[in-house]
Amino acid sequence: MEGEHCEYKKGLWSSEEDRVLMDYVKQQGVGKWNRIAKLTGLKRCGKSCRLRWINYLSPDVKRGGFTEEEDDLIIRLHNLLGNRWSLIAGRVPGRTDNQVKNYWNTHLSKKVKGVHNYKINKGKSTKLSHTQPPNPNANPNPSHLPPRDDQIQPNHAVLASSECDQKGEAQKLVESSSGRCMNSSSVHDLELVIMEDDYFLESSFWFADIHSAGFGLLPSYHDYFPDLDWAAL
DNA sequence: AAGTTGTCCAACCGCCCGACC
DNA sequence: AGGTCGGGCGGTTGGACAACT
Repeated sequence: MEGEHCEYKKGLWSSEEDRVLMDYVKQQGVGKWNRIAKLTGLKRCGKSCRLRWINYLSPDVKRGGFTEEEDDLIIRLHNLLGNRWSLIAGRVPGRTDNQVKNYWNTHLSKKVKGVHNYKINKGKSTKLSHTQPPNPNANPNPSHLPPRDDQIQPNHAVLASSECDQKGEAQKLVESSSGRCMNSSSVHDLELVIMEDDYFLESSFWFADIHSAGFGLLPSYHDYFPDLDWAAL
């Protein structure tokens, strides 16, 4: 297969190539990317076609700049998942892993570095950090004692609001840990546990501390550092 | 105005995995 | 069991453009 590479075109796609690919997908659907060159005469390898569709031509792809909410979401997800871009992108509607990865590398990594420096410079003399684990009976107000970054541990399950696959992943996390939630037979039960803890599911992401059976809201970075000059980062 | 440097992001690359034969 | 194929992933590159000198 390696030898095939040289017969294919590389580099930026022309509008004509885009049109050919769009027509193919309209007629044949997505998949079987390696057939495109034979069927359409397009001088692009299957991989290149797939990437072009997924990252650019698909109607599911959201164009334009990232919103503040998306920034927060990506930062929090990256904090939890690391450079697992496809997983992160799966939780940011309309964004691809490539978009998220690029955006992180060019914008958010600097932003987070700015937050980190800000914490170091200011943390000791302020009440930005606190040491108690989240109290399951506490008021869920996001501005009230949000959990610190370092309180989000591997034994914290992250529950997304409604999508089944995300629930499934959260359930796996919970099931791989020990504690009260092991008694839950389904994600639905798990959700009930959360609701019984009197936390109102307002934001998309929650963490569940399996060992202390505490649940809490992952705070927006903007809520967390209200006096930080974000524009200057 | 022209050359240089920096930034952004689309696209490529190598590796991996699972399905199928 | 081993080869092939289709597809997915994360890291990296390189071209286009903007900003700067």
